[in-house]
Amino acid sequence: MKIDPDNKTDLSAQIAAAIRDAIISGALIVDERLPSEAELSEQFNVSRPTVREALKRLAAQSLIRTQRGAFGGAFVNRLSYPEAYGQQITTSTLLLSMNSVSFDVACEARYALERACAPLSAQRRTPDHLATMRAEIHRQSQPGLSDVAFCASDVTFHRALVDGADNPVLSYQLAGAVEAMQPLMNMITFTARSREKIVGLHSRITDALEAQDADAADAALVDLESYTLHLGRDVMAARVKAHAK
Amino acid sequence: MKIDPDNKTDLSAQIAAAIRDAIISGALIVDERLPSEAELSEQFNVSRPTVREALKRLAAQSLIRTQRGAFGGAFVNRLSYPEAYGQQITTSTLLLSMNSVSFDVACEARYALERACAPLSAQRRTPDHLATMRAEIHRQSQPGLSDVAFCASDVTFHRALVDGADNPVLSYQLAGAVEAMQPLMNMITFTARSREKIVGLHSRITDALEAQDADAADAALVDLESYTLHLGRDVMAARVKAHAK
DNA sequence: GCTTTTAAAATGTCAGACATTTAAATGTAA
DNA sequence: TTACATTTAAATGTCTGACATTTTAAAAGC
Repeated sequence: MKIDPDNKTDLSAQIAAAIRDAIISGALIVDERLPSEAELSEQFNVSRPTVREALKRLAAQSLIRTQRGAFGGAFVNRLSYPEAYGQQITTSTLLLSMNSVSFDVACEARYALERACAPLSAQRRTPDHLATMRAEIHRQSQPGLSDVAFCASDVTFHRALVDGADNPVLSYQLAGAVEAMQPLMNMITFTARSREKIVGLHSRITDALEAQDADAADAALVDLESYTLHLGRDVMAARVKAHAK
Repeated sequence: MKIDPDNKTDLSAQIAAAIRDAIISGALIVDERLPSEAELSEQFNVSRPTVREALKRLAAQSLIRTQRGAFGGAFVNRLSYPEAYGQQITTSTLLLSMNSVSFDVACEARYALERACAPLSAQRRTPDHLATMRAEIHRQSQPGLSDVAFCASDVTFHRALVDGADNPVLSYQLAGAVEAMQPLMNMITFTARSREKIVGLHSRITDALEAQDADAADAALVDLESYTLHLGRDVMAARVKAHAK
């Protein structure tokens, strides 16, 4: 692990990159302890604060964890699914909110990915998944529910659908797509009528999965996509109109 | 923006979380300048090194960028697609390599997602996408190609397929799925026969996209998935056998 | 009016110190 | 001998203060 002496970028960034590469390449393995901050600062010929900044960068990506005390230090972290989900969601949410991604594009991506899970979910969903979906459908039918709570329940419903595919890699990939849509969905005001329609489509999806009917699930998702798109476009149109005033 | 005084976790982590929340919630908008390190250390009542560690954490997630000099400082960064791709790939690669994800599971996820792109790609692929795919097919037919180069070309081919869907959110999501598989694919030794078969399937896919035939593209992807799975299983079986010796 | 110089503000880096946490090693008593 | 309390050492966490470097805006000079 070496750094380029005549590089103009931050030393802490270079050091972080060197250690990151070592981890990715497998030179440092999971749970292996890195040298102490003092040792690293000697190795790289920089001060301890600089080393610390590098380590914090890696910690922010969940590549390492640190432990205080004797025999503590920085350890290569086994990236867990929940940590990976979290990063995926943060990145996706920011990407969407900062790049003026249109509702249509986000919606298309989300449902394309969800439809990819549907056939697997139809095969493998457990009673647990179905129960979660039914429970969320019930919650979504409650009259007093706020729009934000309705959207949160929607996310839970769709995550159960995705998790039903019983493929953790898929669940991880989809976490971003589903959660990142929530801020966009939150902009929609759900009328009693639109909620009723969505709940109906959710029921169709759940019924299809219960019957292990992949085609029916796909068809229901297509309908849900086109209805969601319709709702989103109404909101956008109203917004443009309000802006034109 | 406040931090909990009687929280036992790192101050720098708390501060980073507070600023991150402000960015995600929209309280800090893109290109807005954060207070200087000195001002932040006053605000949070901590020292400058602690603030710096927090800022480095955010920089590692591409949430901020820093500029030196007068009127420099830390600015909220617009997360670009390439930056998001990069993080997605790093996270996905580590997730797969550190969690002993089986070849089967990774393969299933990857092809499920790719098949989700295929219908859109069949509609929208440009001559450019098709040209890229043909070029990679040609490269894959060269006899002297190393296994690693073959895999790299494979990744380029599949990225062109995904990009053909003309949905940047999908491309971003798929980047991780496709690239993260490469280390697993690199373990496979591609015989002349298997390369020939893969090239044939790639041609079928490209032909289908050119003809805008979504069903044919899907069918070819299904075949490619099952063949890839077959190759992967052979490798795993050989490995187990070698291990048993 | 244009160019050059200067000053100021900010991040980047360093050195050294102290505080806190943690687990192993040691000592002590039942 | 075993169980428990104490000590100790090693590490991270934090602070202070200083200096280096970069960059821009304003001042000075022509």
